[in-house]
Amino acid sequence: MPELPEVETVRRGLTELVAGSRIKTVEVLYPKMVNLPAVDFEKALQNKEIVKIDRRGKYLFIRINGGLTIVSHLRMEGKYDVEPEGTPFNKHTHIVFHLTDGRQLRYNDTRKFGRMNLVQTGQEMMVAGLKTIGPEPTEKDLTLAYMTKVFGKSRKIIKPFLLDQSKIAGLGNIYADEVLWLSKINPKQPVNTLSLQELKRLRKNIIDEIQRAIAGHGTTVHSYSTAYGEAGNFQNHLNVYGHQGEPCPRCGTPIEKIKLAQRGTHFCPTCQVLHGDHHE
DNA sequence: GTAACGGCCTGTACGC
DNA sequence: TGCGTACAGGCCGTTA
Repeated sequence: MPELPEVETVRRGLTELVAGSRIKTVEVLYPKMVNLPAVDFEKALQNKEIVKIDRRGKYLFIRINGGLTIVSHLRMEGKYDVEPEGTPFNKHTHIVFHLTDGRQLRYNDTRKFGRMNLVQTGQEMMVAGLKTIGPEPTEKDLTLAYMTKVFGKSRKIIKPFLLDQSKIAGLGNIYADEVLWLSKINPKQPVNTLSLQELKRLRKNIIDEIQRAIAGHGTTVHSYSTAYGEAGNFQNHLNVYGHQGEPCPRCGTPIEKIKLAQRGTHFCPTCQVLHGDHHE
């Protein structure tokens, strides 16, 4: 499931592969995937150039000359592939960009959860989800001042809070579990009971873990792969996600898996102990 | 304003 | 073997 590091890896891959390429025609095979009538989407992009690819949180902004932007969200299993014209479509190919150089940029998505919104450049932040998106998990944007303010006033528990893109952009189910384990925070801990020390630790671990995962080209689980068709390798660095029943790398206690807010949640019951309110 | 939940999808794992 | 069912999960829209 692509989270920020995987989406960033895709962004870099697409930049290398198709930035500067010209679109001859577009085929929308699954109309529900786009925000416009399929014909309008196809016509608007005909004979346009892919200028560059930006990213915000888990959203890709594919910049098209003439003032257009495709806002692309991969959701669970979306991925881009570049293939020579004539190669048979994958069973889950839903959108095809025929390029003038004889290649095709294809969007494949097993579960059809992904979406593409074609908007005027400058209007991309009006797309649902981007209107309320939180800060990027970086040293510069995710300040401690922001965290103490926003975390201090929520009574939600921390795990689903971290998945809320309006609080922090880019974390998904895998990295949420990983950063809580790294920070020794119980996934059920109410957000407004986190101590200043815990917030500092959590902030540092979020920023560092995302950077490490980007450096490792993302995590490969299920069908995710980069635009190069290569697998990321960060899954080898996961400590708790998917490791239920295995010993905690820190203390040896078996990792538990529970369900919180409909999401599978992995944690160490010894290292990540629920505690009371600190009242700082 | 915030929080909770159903729905969107299909492949995989499991029980009988 | 084959069938049915539960489950995986990011995000939106709706409801409380």
